[in-house]
Amino acid sequence: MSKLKPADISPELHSDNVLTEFTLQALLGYQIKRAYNHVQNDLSETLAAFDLRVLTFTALVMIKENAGTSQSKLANALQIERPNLVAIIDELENRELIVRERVVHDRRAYSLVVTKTGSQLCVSALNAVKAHEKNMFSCLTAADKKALTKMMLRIRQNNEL
Amino acid sequence: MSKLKPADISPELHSDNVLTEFTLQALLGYQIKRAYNHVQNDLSETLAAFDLRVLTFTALVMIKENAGTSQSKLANALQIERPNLVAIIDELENRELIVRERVVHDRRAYSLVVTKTGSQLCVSALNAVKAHEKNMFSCLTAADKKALTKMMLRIRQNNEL
DNA sequence: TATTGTTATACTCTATAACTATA
DNA sequence: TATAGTTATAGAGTATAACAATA
Repeated sequence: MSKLKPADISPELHSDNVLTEFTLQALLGYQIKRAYNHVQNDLSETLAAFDLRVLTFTALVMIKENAGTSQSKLANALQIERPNLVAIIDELENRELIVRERVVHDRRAYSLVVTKTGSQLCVSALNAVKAHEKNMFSCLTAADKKALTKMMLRIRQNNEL
Repeated sequence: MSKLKPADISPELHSDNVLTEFTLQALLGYQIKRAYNHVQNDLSETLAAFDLRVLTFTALVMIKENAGTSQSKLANALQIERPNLVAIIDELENRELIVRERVVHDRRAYSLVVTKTGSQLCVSALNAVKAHEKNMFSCLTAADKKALTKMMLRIRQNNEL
C-alpha cells in the first residue's frame, strides 16, 4: 500500500468517524498528557464542591504547612509569578481562610497563616482529594503507584538544572 | 510534638527558604503534574524552533494522518471546542501548511489536507519531538516506558465513560 | 540599590451563545 | 430541524514592566 499524497486526495470528507492517531500515540508525552487531563478534570470537579480551584487549594495547603511564609516564597514554591498570586491570596483572605499579617521586623512582607476555618476546609478538601486519587488510580496496584511516583521523580530530577 | 495552631504563630516570617510540601508530595496526581510540566515546557521549546505551538503541531500531525477530515472531527479528536480550532486552522492555512477545500457533496464542511510544505515541516518537527522525548525520558529504561504507557492507558480507560 | 507586594496589561487556552450557510 | 464553520465574548492561567513602601 502506497501512502496517499496531498494531490491524490479529492475534496471529499474523510469517512471515518474516529480519526487515527498512531503518530501521537507513539509519543510517551502524549500518553501522559491524555491520562493527566482526566486526573486534572476530576480533581477540579472534586475541589469545586469546596469552592476551590486547584491553585487556591494548593496555596491553602502550602500556607497551612508553612505557617508564616511570605507571598514571594509561596509564589516561588507554586512556580507562579508574584503578581499572579495576589488575586489568589486576596480570595483566600476574603473568604477568611487565611490572614495576612504585617511582619514586625520587615514591614514590606506579609506573614501568611491559615485560620481555623481555613484549616478545617483544608482537611475536608484534602480528604476529598484523597478519595479522588483512590478512585482515579484504582486501576493501579500499590507497586504500580510506587513505580510511577519514582519515574515521575526521576523525570523531574533528570530535567532540573 | 504538638501541631501549631494559627493563634500560636506570631506575625514573623517563616524562616526556611524552601517550603515543605509533604502533603502535596504524597499525592500521585501532584507528582505527575510536576513531571509533566517539565515535559510540556521542553516540548514547547522544541516546537518553537519550527514556529509551532503544541496545538498547531498536534493539529498538523492529525491532518496529515487523516487527510480529508473536517474541522468538527478534528476538534473532537483534539478534545477542543470547534470555535477554538478556527484560529489554529487559519494559521496553518496562512502558512500554507494545509489547505481547506469545500467538499463537493456537503458544501457546509471543509476537507483538510496537508500541503507538501506542511508534510515536510511535520516530518522535521516530529523528528525533533522524538529527540526531545529521547532526552526527557533518558532516565527511564525501555521496560519503564512500556509500563508507564500501559499505566497511562489504564488510567484513561478507567475514567472514560 | 534591592526586595515585597501591587497594579496594569497582554497573551494563550478554553468554554458558551449565537450567527450564516448549507443539509 | 440539524450540522459545519464562524464570530464575539468571557473566564482562567500565565508573563512582564513599573510603581510605592520598605530594607
